[in-house]
Amino acid sequence: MRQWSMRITAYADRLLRGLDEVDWADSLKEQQRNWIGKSIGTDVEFAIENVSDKKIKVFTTRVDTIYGVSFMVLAPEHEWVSELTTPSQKVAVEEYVNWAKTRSELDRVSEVKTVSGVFTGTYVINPVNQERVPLFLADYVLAGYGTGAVMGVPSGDQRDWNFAKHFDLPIPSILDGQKDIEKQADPTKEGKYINSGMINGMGYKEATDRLITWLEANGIGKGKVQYRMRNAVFSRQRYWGEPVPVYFKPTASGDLLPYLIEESELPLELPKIDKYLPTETGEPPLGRAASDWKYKGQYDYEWSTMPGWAGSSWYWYRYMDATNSGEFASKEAINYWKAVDLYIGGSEHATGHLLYSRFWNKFLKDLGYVPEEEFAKKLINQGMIQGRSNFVYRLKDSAKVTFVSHGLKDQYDVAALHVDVNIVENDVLDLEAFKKSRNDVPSDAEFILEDGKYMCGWEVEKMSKSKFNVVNPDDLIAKYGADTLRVYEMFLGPLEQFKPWNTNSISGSHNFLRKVWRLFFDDNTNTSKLVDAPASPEELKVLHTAIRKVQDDLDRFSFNTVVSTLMICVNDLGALKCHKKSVLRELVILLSPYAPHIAEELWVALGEQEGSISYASFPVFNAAFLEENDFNYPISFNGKVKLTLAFPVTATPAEIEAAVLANDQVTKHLEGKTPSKVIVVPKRIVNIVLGK
RNA sequence: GCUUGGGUGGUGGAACUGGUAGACACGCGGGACUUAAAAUCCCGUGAGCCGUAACGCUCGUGUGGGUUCGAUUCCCAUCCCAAGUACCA
Repeated sequence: MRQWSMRITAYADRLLRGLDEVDWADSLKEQQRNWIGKSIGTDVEFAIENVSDKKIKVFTTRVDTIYGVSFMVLAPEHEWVSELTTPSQKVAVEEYVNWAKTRSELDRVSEVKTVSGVFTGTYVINPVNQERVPLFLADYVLAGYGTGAVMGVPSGDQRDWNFAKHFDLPIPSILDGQKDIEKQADPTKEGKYINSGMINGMGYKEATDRLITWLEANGIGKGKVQYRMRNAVFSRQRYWGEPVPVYFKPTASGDLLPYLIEESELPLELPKIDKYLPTETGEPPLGRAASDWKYKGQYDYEWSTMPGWAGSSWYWYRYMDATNSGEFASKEAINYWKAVDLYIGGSEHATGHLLYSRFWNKFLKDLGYVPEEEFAKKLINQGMIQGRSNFVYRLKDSAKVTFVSHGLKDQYDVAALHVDVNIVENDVLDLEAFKKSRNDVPSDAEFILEDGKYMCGWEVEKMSKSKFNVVNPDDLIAKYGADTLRVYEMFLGPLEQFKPWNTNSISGSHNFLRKVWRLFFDDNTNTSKLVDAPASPEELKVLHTAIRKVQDDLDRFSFNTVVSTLMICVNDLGALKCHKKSVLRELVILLSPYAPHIAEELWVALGEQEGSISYASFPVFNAAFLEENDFNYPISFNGKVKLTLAFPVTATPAEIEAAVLANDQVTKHLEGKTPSKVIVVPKRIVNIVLGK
């Protein structure tokens, strides 16, 4: 099938090197590195006995082991297989090739340990020592990678070793550093080469260089970099997508050649078609419009369309200048916005979207359209929310349908059943709702309770209907409000972490918002408690402690600790009975991203203009409000804190040491011993070191 | 197998570049208010030990070592869990 591809392989090395420049999750970078799969090695040609017009080329990353070759393997799909099979082996080889064809990719992968293969009857010649080496076929060699041929070095490679053992081939030792090669392969690079002709006595680096030089000088091989990554198909035959701006014009001899349409003729618009399905003859959906959809009314356009990543690889540039009808985005807009500062996305896109996007960006940069080498400086993978299933335990072999509470289930023979998490609160089952929820539970079903309650068991599983653990945010919103849900989601834990959706503690977030409300309004009368009085030093200290922490936490995307900081702030202001507008105004701004609705309402209560909180600037931190005269020093003995003592922040370490040693409580802990050393870290800690 | 994360109370999780482990929240226990409940507020809550008492003692961040005055944090080894990936020569 004729397909368009994008030559992403041309960017393989840049895509690999660029990973060192971006602030992305390590696991994601690693996935891209593996996908690109760079290996540095050597191509080597092996002559074939009795065949003069062909040589078999192998790719190896360990050319230094070439003296350890005791066989060679071709992929069963290799195009020379029939030609290189001797008449006596013909039947066996054909049988093997046919068998290998029936094996799916999955079979090959799942039977990694099984060794299979067949001898072709042919021998090849090792170019470094002219040794005859038997040529095999085996499906552990992949036709699509490298040259589809491998030199077998059993002493250094476990797969080769397994193969050699299976076919009783020699396992020559080539490095004095190799150990126990009778039991398993040893891929070490340590030690000096033995039984290795021109590299005997050398180390790894020297030997490799020597061999490559020699192979190149004799025209037998050369150093090479190999990538696992393939070019990416850029055509869709069965689906609808952006049209490819190409038409086909016949040459004099009648061959169709593709031409790009002129830039001035862009955009090429998709035609109307009757159905979004392939044609009866199997052409792509665009083939349905073929009779009237032609370039200049006479030449067929390309009928396959672009894939999804045609658009997903660069869409953020369009966002920078979405109404521009002349170009994808103006130079000014792109130079202003540059790269994406923070991209939040799932790790499942590691080797698709996120790799293609990097590739497109490099290409666009090479053409001079965009200024940055990488499209997203920082990338965070958000964690996935998993389901938390609840279980009930039904007695087996009971005359009456009976369920036993989780804590008592081990005393009975029970079967665990999923129960709808929506009728369970804090693992306590709503019995009435449970009886109604299932028709296999009769109304006289019995329940063996603990402390008057039926406790359910629980497990973390993928969220799914069949597991009855799907929670609908609408129910929570109806019960607690959207702000509570939002605060709770942020409070749950770090952004990147995978975690079960557990609403057991959502009431804490709800309480928090109620507490915020009570700083503004009387709970009973709902009248305003706000006052205009100037803030006290304590109140300013509480507020600015929060401002600083929220700011720091935001820089780290640590939203859960932002919420807890706001909780502390609200608790402290509540204790101070602070209802002052100047203080609460700043607090509401800090809160607004997490609880936008209530924040907006409180903002208006403060006398601000409705709808303007999103434009309010972030509170300015003022360190002056946090200044303390004293610091409370933890006093530790051999690293264990025993008491705290306050000293002025201006006190010198020597003064502190003297005061600490003169202190009664300290003397008591010393029990008459003399400290061998006293460590004073200003505004941190004092540690008194006692000898044994 | 390999790669990348991660193991901290009953639970979710805090702890910035090594400096009072367990912030905040849930849950649990006790109390106040109430005819009662809801709501709210207060106190307690890592484990063990001891006491008439003190700001009491011991242990404690998967396990075993190490570095350090001091380690959840750094180093070495090891076990377990999760995710991704895999005959790539």
